[in-house]
Amino acid sequence: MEQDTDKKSLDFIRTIITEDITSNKNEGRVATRFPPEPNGYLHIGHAKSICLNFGVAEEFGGSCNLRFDDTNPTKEDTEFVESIMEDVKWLGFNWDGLYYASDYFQNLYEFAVQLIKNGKAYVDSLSSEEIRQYRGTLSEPGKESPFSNRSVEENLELFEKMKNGEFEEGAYVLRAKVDMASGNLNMRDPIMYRILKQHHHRTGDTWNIYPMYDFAHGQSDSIEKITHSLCTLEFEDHRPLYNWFVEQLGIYAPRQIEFARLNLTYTVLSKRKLMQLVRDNHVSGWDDPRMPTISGLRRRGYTAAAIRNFCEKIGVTKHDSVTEVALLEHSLRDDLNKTALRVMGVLNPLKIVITNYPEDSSEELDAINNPEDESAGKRKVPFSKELYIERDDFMEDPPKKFYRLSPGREVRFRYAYFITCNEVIKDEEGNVIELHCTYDPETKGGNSPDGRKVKATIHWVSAKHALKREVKLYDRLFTEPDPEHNKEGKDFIELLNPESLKVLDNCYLEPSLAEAKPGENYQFERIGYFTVDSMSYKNGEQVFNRTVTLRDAWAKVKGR
RNA sequence: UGGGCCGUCGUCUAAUGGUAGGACCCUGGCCUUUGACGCCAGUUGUAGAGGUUCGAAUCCUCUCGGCCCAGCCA
Repeated sequence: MEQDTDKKSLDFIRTIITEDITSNKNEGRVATRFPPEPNGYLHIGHAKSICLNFGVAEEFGGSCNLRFDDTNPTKEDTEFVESIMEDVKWLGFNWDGLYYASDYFQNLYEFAVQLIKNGKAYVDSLSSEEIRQYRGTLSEPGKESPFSNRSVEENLELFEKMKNGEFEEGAYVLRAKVDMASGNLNMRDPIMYRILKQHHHRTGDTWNIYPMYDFAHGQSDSIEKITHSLCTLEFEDHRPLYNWFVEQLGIYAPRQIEFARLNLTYTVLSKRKLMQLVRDNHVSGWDDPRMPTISGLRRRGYTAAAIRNFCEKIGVTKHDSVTEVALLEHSLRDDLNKTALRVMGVLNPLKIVITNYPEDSSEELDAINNPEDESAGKRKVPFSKELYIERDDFMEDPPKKFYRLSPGREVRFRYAYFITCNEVIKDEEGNVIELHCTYDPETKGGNSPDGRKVKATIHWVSAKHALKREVKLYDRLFTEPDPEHNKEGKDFIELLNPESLKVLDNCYLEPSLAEAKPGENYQFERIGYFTVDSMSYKNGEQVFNRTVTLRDAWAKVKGR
């Protein structure tokens, strides 16, 4: 037994926060925020950030805001803010404050005026092309704009007119006066405001100018008195600029700490690429069960607990990494194994006739709902003369390692009887279409009074009691682990897995599933975990999504 | 070759000057009314070279490799 309870190691961010609390920085206060732009749906990468920000707040007795960074009205939409709020809540987190960067547009405007008055910002008349040229390159310094020395009065007047909509988009821009020779391109007089005569999802047509993210983000954090601004690595270069703004403005200074974003094998996690998959109909939508979005994973049958546990397992560091999906799937199975109710369902049916079972008769057998959770109780499963089993559970001429049903062999039908295969019925083409078997009435429930053993236990459903349903099997969306950087240099769209979705329309499920609903997880024994699709119903009946397969040792043996 | 950041098993991560540990994956085996779960065992790692030190993944130097930045995107 581990005696020391304080042995568990903290990630580098929690270590810093612990030190800050110890030194009484911010009077020991901890405040974080999750700051998405509402221009797409949240994905598993965002879940990492959500778990970090909300998790840290919880652990240190702090607060965590949800703030929408909605500074670009051309890309943002209320559809996305709604889905984001739903996803955060579904993951199990409650924000303290709900804010929008657009709440601060007036403050930001005043900050800009303040910088102009202090000679730290100017209105530039250069075109975007000229600005790009003046910026210099990675190895050569930029040069100052010919407009960078306008008088404060002129800058104020021009900026006022920009605000009032007196200029066309692109005509002017407000820039911070920092250092055109800086090695950090973000410091080469970054643009603070651009003219955008666009309708904003929250402020409507109030504004003709909108702040750039770089001029909004740091100050928004400052306004909210965020103590630890956690963001991803690519913003490391922006930190000096945020600090510069905060210092020039003389406002509260949050501390930004950057961590590596999540990458996952066999998928893409960039909003732009996910957007493309949706827009070009490579998937059915943001919530397509193959998508790595929170809504897609949810529809697929993932649980919030599984995602949270996954985020805990992957940790938080500063090095770029690519996590194997296997770890995500492990977290999923780990949760589902403990919670999912067991049922029997046959995906590829093979008919069985129990020749010595009475005609027109049936009986109900006891089945355990979840061997991992006794409180889940038991249910009844009907048994009768005609049944279905999985085609894969029968082989006419089995290899040595195959120990399921085959001619002359006896196996156990789970919770039912020992069954022996006597006769194989085929069609004209030689396909096996039916099996004639006998059952041993003495083995009811699955145990033999004489103590004889069988090597295999297989699942089954009673033909006349079964629910016939459509089942969708999902596989990885891409054929390569890193679709964005493949050796042939192909576009990621070319790497889409043509077999990522298989629809099975001839599946037979045990009748207890009649009441199954979306959001409930079931284990089809020996096959995998399934849930009811929340969107598609076939003829008013449920469609089942396969969430993830069970681990399958036989598949490995067979594959050799 | 301007600036910033990063290199620990195949993958994700611990170890913060004192036995390189865990998880996933993989491989054996045990168990089993799910070829699941569980249990046991095993393979594999400090990018490299110097230096400091009784002792280096950790500190120093150099080398090599990787990622990010030249949007009026975030």
